[in-house]
Amino acid sequence: MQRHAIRIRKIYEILLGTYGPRGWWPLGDGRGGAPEYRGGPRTARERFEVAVGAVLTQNTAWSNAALAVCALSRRGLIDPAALAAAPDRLVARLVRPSGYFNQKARRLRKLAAHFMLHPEPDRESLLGLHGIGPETADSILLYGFSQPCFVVDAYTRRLFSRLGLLRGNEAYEDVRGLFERSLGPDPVLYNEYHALIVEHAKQRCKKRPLCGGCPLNEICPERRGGEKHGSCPR
DNA sequence: CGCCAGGGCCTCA
DNA sequence: TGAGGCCATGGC
Repeated sequence: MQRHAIRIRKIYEILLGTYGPRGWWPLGDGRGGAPEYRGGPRTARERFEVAVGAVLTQNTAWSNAALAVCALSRRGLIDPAALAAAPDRLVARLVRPSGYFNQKARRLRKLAAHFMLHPEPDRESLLGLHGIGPETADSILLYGFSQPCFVVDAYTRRLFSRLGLLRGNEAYEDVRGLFERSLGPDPVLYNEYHALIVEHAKQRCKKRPLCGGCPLNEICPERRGGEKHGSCPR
């Protein structure tokens, strides 16, 4: 729908004007230093670090995932061969702070084995791996490999449901298709847009939204007028 | 203390 | 295909 495409591009302009470029993805220094936002071209090591981070942050605060990335990095395990060869128990211990550590240890080792054979993985093969769903795959492809895959997460659904562009329960591929058709195949744009959605959802469009002074108020049907302690919608 | 966080898989209707 | 349970830590 063309109407949606125009709104989707407008929302991007507003968010970019409000928060500025985010420069995703957060990467460490390779020696276990704390990850910080770094855009631009990636080394092979950085691409793999993005993939590892994408698994570790599944349903988990990034601050927790970052602790696990650092622990793996200090052990030299941000490396497909080294990680694939490491014992599950060691990996599980290192990624403990990210939660779900037993599952994530297995998922990471499978992912590492896949990277050994396919240093530049395609979407279908990633989706075939146990523990790599559409959001994780798209994060890897977009933030690691600059592929034009729009990342749809819970924040995207929440924000755009409130904005009246989604119902919230659409299939992942349908939402992704909506954004990709609206924006055209532009990995730099997808990169910034998803990062801006996350920023906005964390700062304002939380589970319980802080609508006072929201930059999207003029175009949001769910804005809460006036607003002190949670006035009624509209 | 309860809630939440940049999901994905499995099961059961 | 959709809803519900499960996995688990750390910050607030």
